[in-house]
Amino acid sequence: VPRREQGVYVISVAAELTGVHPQTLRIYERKGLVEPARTGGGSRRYSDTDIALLRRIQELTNVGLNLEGVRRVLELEAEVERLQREVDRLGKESADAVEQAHKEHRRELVPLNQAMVLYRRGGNGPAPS
Amino acid sequence: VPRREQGVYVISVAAELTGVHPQTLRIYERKGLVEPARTGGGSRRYSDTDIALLRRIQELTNVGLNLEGVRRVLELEAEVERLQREVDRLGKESADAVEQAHKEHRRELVPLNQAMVLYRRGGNGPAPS
DNA sequence: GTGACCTTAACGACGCGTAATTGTGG
DNA sequence: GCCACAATTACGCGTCGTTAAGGTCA
Repeated sequence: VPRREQGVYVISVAAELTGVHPQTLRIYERKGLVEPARTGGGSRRYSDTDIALLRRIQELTNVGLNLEGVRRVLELEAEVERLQREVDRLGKESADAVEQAHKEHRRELVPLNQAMVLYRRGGNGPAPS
Repeated sequence: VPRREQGVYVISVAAELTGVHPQTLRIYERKGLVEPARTGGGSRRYSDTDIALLRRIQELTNVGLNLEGVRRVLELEAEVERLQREVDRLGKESADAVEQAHKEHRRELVPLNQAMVLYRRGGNGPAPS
């Protein structure tokens, strides 16, 4: 079980790691961009994935996006990633499906000349390697 | 040849059609979000596709995006659309490829028992329908 | 010559980040 | 009891949309 998802950084450390002001981190949470875990006492605990997300947010704001834009861009980037995986999967699947079709035929059929040889020899089963 | 790409609307009409202030349209052009055609005299001419784009920009700014965010979102939406087409294409292609593989085998191979019959008859070509 | 277009400049409103304040938990 | 975190408020700066002013084409 990886511990990466567990919140380990308090807000001041998260601020250091990402170069974002602690107060700004609270704003990001209020706007729903990040959702760090909370301790029983109510303190925020940022996980490594939270840190990575915050760094991405930082990149986007640094090139001039506002927070609403950041939200939409993150959503769309996730969509792009999902579709890219789908394309990769379908690419392999297509090749595999063709291969599978060939194999089926190889199991059930034999070339005519080979069949004739088998027949002449009295062979009855089409058992090629 | 469709005329949709030809610029037909002057800036005041484009402003009416999109609900965007003429001066704002000039800002959008300066920021590279739209590139309407120009007449010899230097006047802008907006095409129907320009109008559609402006309406999309309007939607995005109305939900709170700034212009840099609009630019990135439009890019990502184009990317999503491209990938979606790719997924559709690969889906069909996969099925077609399997079909093609089957057909190839049907042309080159014959079932063993049918081959024997052909051989007995003195047939030489494997020409099943 | 009038009106619509062009450009640049100025104004007002809003969003974002930071700092200040007060309260609370470890 | 001290230091860090939590929440709210206030301030400064930049962006965006609109308006204003002056010049040009039809």
